[in-house]
This record gives sequence, structure tokens and C-alpha cells, in this order.
Amino acid sequence: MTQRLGDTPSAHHPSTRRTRTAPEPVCQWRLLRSRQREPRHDRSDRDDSRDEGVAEQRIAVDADQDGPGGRLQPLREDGQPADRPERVRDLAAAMAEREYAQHPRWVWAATEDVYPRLLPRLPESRLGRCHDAKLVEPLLLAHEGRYGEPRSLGAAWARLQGLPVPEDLRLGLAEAESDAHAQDALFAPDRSRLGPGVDPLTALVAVHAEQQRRLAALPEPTRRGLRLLSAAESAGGLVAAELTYDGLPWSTEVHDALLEELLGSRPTTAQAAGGARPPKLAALAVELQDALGGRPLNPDSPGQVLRAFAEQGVSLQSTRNYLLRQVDHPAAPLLLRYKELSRIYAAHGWAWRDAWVRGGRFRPEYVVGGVVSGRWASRGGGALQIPRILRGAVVADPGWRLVVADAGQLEPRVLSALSNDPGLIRAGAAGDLYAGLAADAFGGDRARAKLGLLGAMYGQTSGEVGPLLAVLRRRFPQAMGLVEAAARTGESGGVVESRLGRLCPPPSASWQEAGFAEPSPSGELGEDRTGSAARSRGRFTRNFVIQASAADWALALIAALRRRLGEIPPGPDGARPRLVFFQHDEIVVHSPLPLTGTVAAAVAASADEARRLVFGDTPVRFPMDTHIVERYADAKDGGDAQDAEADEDEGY
DNA sequence: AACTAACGCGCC
DNA sequence: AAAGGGCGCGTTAGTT
Repeated sequence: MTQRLGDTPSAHHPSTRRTRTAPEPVCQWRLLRSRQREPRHDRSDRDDSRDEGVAEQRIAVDADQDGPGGRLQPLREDGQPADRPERVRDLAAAMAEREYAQHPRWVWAATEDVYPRLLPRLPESRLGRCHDAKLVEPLLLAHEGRYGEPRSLGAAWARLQGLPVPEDLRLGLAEAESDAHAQDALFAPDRSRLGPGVDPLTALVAVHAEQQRRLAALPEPTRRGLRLLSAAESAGGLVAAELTYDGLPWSTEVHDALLEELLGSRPTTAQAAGGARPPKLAALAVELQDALGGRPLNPDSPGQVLRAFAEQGVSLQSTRNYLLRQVDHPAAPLLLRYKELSRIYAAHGWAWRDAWVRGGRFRPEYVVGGVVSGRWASRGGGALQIPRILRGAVVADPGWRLVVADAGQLEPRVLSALSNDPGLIRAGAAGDLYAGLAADAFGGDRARAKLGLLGAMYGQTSGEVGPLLAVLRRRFPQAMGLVEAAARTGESGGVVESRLGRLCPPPSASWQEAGFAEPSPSGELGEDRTGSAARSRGRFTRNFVIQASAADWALALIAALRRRLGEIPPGPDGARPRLVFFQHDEIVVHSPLPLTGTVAAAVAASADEARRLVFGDTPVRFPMDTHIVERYADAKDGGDAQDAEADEDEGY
């Protein structure tokens, strides 16, 4: 039995745990201690070989508000103090020492408040694992029927004490918390939200013990899932802070070259302030104006553009790209090109770079669990929306490479594993799931197979998808049954959950009061509107079970990969591979060239580990498309390999 | 002038 | 007949 993810023993099958737990914990304790004294890189299989049932050592951490010191409080796994708290003058050094000797799980109020300050002062090996009380709290609250309550240590402490949750935390929740984040400068500890006179370490220890108790009180299999999810979410906190700290390699030179090629030379500051466009954009604007009758036209104004098209005899509902592509008028392609370039200029041009790239690294902030499905969000710089056309600017350092890997066709594979649908499992077994689906049920038409399955996962019923759904229902009844059951649950006001037990939000109060409807602008609640709101929620819950379970898997993936990367012995110059990008189902590792093979193997092993942890003994595989490249853009085939023929395994 | 809503599009 | 999930961010257009 393997122990992965740097995780709680409870992540294992209960049967296995029971058989191992019974005999002499003391002996196991000694065994563990002696093993842990070995240098980290000499015990790369530490977690695999760790005996189950041995109490995990935890240490609560309270960093001083200012200065390098802090307090450490050893805890038992159930959260009860195991020793007296200790004040240390150099918190990072003290933690590094204990990390090496004991490999504890660090318990703190919020990784985002503590870890960024520690990172520059920690050795390259960093910390192994943690329990982030602020990330675990909402996972538990949802299971207690208190979805969306404030999650910070201050709020959790108030609930624990039976005190009213502070008003600023109760109002607007996310807003209050993010405002606090903004105004408290960079890394103000979350404990500032405790009431006056409350010892932050006392509150943390109590809240953590209570969280452990609440986890233990959950029924199986929810308990196992939520413990695993809590550990994975906490690991995500570590990864997120490290992604920001290490940064994504970004070549100003290449970015400049790309921008010049697309837009022309950069406008001066004064020109830009005066609203001047870069040369190629300005030229396009003139061309477009001429093509639309020659009157003054702001191509950025949808209203003006629509009117101009109307004067040309072209009737358009909006200026959306997919509509413009169908328009047979010389202005249409010009406008499409203008919009494409204009967006690059505005969203990822020189101004963006000035704001977000420093010292050859793009350092966005990542928001763990920022999406209700458990996907991450980002803050600043549009980290999760880097246009493909600019990915050439992500360039490895000299002597380094990027190991770019994405989980191909992740969501349909997740549906496959969730539903255990034999037909869908067979379709995905050979590699290209959509091709297998096409061969099985769509007469070899891969495009239709893909369209149908995506429609089933998103709740689409219109257009050409309708008939495809009928085929899917007949041939893949278990898979379709699962998503349709999720939709029905949502439509009737219920909640659904991910594989590991992340719950979707309940319907809003207004939705419920209105009898599953939203008031129409006129205040009427017609039958149509009632049905429309219900169906909308059905589409949400239908997709949630898949998207959130995919997020479970991805979180397990990065947690495993982080641990495995840490176990790779550094190069002779001490250089280590670092995870530098994570986007839903895709990762980028910046690695010294000689280590790239080991990194690629770690990626594959992590994907399989995530499969096992999240989906148990499913026959479904989650293959990673892995490319070792100098530039991110060279790892084409990212996302879904659909239309990009067979271009596998190049780049090695 | 400052704010908000709606839109549109980048990514998955 | 039709009614595709989740985000961040920049724009215009409308409001205060």
C-alpha cells in the first residue's frame, strides 16, 4: 500500500488501515523516527513505505506580525497539544530544521498569509505538507449545511466560541476577505481578524482540533474523501504560493518581437495616453472604416459597428465572432482581425508586461478554490488566460527546459470513471476517447462524437446536438444517467458533490423563494421563466459533478507532482525543477535540462497516483500529453488534441 | 468623475 | 422551439 500526496493515513482503504493499526504503535513510532532522521533525498520512498496508523506529527505555526520569529506548537493528529508551545527567534530556520528531522504536517491559519514570507528564507527543499485551516473550513461548512459562511480563522474561532461572527466578515464574505487582503498590504496574517485579546496560536490550535473532530465525525465514505480533499487543497495552497514565488519564465525580447510583428511598434506613453493605437491596429481601423462607408467609426464600439453594418445592408444581432464569421462582407474579416489584435494590445500588450513581468518572470497570484468547483482562479495579469499566440514568450532559461503536460480529454475521462460506464471506458481505453466514441456509436465521425459528449456534459440540447444525445443515451446509459441525475437534483433545488466531496452551492435564497424561479424584469413569474431558472441550475449541477471531480483529480496531481519533484535529487549546482504553471488540467515544470526525463516520469507517475487516490481501482486511465520544449508555444496540442491530427510525442 | 452593468472574448 | 459549464479582465454605455 502506498502513501502518496504526503497525506493523511486515513486516505487509505479502511480495511488496510485497520489491519495495520492494531499492533504496537510504539515500535512503529521508533521505526518512523529512525527513518525520518535520514536525509530527505535518501528516502525518496518515504511516503510509500510509511506505516499506516502511526500518528502523524503536526506542528501549529504562528508567525510574528513583524520580524522573523514566531511560535511552534506540537500537536497530535487529533489536534490536541503534544507539548508546550515554543517561541523561536527565526521561524523559517526552526521550521526547516523540524521539516528535515520530523517531516510534520504544518498547521496554520492560512498558507497565503504565512508561506510567502517564509519562502525566501527556507532552504531549497522547502516544506512538505500543511493543513490550511482557511481552506479546510469551507469544505467542512458545506457538509454542515452552512455553505458560504466566512472561512477565516477569526470567523471559525467566533463560531467555535459561540460568538457572533464579526460583521465585516459576515457582510459580503468574499469581498470583505479580499478587501482585507488588499488593504493589509501583502502578507498580513489572517489572525488580525480575531477579536482583540485573543491569542492567535490558541485560536489556531482550537480551530484545527475542531476541524479534525468535524472531519472524524463525517460518515464514510465522505470522511475519507474530505480528508483527502483537505490535504490536497492545503497542498494546493503551497503550490499556489510557490508558483507566484518562482514565477513563469517570460521573455521580454520574444514578447516584444511578437507584439511588433502583430501590432507594429509600441506607442509612446504620451501617444497611448492620448488613445493612439499601435500602427497596424490603426491601419486596420482605417481599412475597416473605409469598408463600412467611410464615416468616422470607433471599431471598439459595438453599437457604432452594428449601425455601420446595417447601413451596408448587413443585419447583425451582435458583433460576436461566430456571427461575424458567417457574414459575407469585406468588413467582417477586417473587424475579426481588428478585435483579435486589439485584445492582445489591451490585455497582454506592453502595458500588461510593465505591470506583471519583473526580472524575466510573470508572477500572478493564484486563488486556490477560487471557483466553486474547486478550480483555481487567479488575481492579476489574467494568468489563466494567456493567449496561445503569446505562449512563445514563455521561454526556459539557458540550460533549462519546460516540461509541459496536459491531461488529454480529462472531463470525459472523469465522467467515465465516475459512472463506470463500460462503453465509455472501452471508448477511452485506446487513447483518443472521442475517436473511440465515434467508432462505437457515431459511424466514425469524431467531430460529432465530441460535440455530443460535450453537449451532454454541459447540458446543451439545441441545434445538431439533440439527436446525438439520443445516441449517447442508448449506447452509454450509465454515463448519461449520471449527468442527467445530477441535472435533476439541481433542478429540484438539491446539491451535488465532487468525487472527493466538494459540495456545490445551494440554490440562492431568491431562487428558492420564487419557487425555483427568478423574477422576470416585469416581476412576473411565468411558467417559462420558472422552468428556465430550474434548467439553468440543472446545467450547472450537471457540469459541476464532472468539473469539480476533474478539479479533485488535478489537485491530487499537483500535490503528488510537487512531492515527487521535491524528491528528485538536485543537479550538481543545486538546481531543482520547479512547477511554474498550473491551469485546470495542464502543468508546466521549469527544469534543468538533465533532469527533464526524470520530471516527465514524475508527471506520469503523479497522474496515475491521482487516478488511484481519487478514483480508486477504476480501469480509466488519465494519460498526460507531455512535451519537453524550450518554449511553451512549442508544446502544441495543448488542451484537446482534436483537430490537430496526430502530432504526438514530438519534442523529445 | 466615479461607479456599475452588460457585453465580449481570452483560457480551460 | 429551444435553453453549453466555469472563470478574469477590458471595453462601452448608462447611471449617479
